[in-house]
Amino acid sequence: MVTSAAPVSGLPPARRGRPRKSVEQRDESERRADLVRGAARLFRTQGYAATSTRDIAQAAGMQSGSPFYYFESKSALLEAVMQGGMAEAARRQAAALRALGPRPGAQARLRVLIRQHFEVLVGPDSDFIPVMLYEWRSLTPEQRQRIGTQKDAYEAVWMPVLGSLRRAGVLKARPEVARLFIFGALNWSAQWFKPDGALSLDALTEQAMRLFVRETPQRAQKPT
Amino acid sequence: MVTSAAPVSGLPPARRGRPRKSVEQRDESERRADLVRGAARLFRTQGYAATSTRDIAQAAGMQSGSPFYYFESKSALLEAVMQGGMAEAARRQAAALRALGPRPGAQARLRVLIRQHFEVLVGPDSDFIPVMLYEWRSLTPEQRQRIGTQKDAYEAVWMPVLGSLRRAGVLKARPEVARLFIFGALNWSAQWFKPDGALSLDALTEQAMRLFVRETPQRAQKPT
DNA sequence: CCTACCGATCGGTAGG
DNA sequence: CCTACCGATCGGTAGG
Repeated sequence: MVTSAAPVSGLPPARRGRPRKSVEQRDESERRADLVRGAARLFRTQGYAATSTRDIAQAAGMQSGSPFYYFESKSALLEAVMQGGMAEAARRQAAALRALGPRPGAQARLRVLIRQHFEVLVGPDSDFIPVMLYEWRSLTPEQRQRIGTQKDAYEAVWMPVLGSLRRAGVLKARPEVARLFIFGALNWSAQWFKPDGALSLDALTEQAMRLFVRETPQRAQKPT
Repeated sequence: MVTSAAPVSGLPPARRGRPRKSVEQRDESERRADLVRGAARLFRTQGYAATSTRDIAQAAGMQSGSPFYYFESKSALLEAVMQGGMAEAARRQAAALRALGPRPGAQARLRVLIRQHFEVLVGPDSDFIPVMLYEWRSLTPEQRQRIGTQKDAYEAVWMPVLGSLRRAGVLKARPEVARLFIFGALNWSAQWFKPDGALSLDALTEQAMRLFVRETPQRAQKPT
């Protein structure tokens, strides 16, 4: 149990924003973050079951028993990887949509969602979400429910966009099924994408848009 | 090493077709098949690393050491699962295309390829290919190369179909990228498809076709 | 195929 | 955080 380090003597002066963390607390939470980062990488490359807590300790420069000072079990570390990854993904998703400015079109919103999703799948520091995608079965039922809530919220953002495209006639599949297919298509890129390959994330986004979405039908069509 | 049981005494009379297998050989290859089938199921549901050879032995009704009479290692069992799955998938893919009859259109061919792929992903007896898709990293480099050859051949069948659709103007992404996205979309269904759910494989195939392929452009277009 | 077994490794903990 | 350790489990094998 981590207890919060409230100051013992008197009340602190009123302060804006989050309370300052003590040095020990910052160090401790950074060592925690080191463990989560290292675990994410190992879980992604070797799989959860094939990664030992000793591997994780070594990656963080610790002795074999030390990860258990920060996490009560290997399983809790897995959940921390996924929970952190989803929180970050949701944050970036919201920021990307916000950056679109007022009244963006549905196509622009979908493009941004796709582009941002590629980013968390195969961009820099992209171990967390793939671990969530490919180690779901390694979670306990309780963990699955907790992470599932975050995952559902992330996916729900796509639905109004897909519904709008459907009504505009440029998406021909049912939105719920389209969402599953589109997520599959994108998620799979974690398996084959090579950052130093010929395809940039922009190019990939463009190809995905062309595959899934039809051009907006022209009002006035020039005769051939 | 399994030695082939050639008859010791004299030459057998000339026979058509494959040589008869002795009873022992049939029994032995069926026990082998039992192990592969059980391993496929366990690898799919729990993952390779999280499945013990004792689990596999038990599923086949054997004692803990007995799988090693049939397979030299746990790893060889994994390869057998994937190799058998790919061989069967390729056989069914070829049969499905053959059943289309002479000069089928590209759309008809794609539909059949998608439908057949769904079948091996989520249809009955569908543990083998998902294991291949999700346990690739558990293979040794040598195994990866061997299974990779089968996988490449299976995927190559899709390329002329996608190329043809592209030339017809009903597929707007580059065929090689489209293949990756489409495989991803379909493969992902292994994660969410429920056989007793609302969606049949036919309905799913239809939705996939609508998502990926545009209607054939009309020659004579009625004015709006 | 079974029995009996081996050496290695694993997640986790007590005590400091 | 480290040291030292435990019980359980694992892949695999010898000998029949």
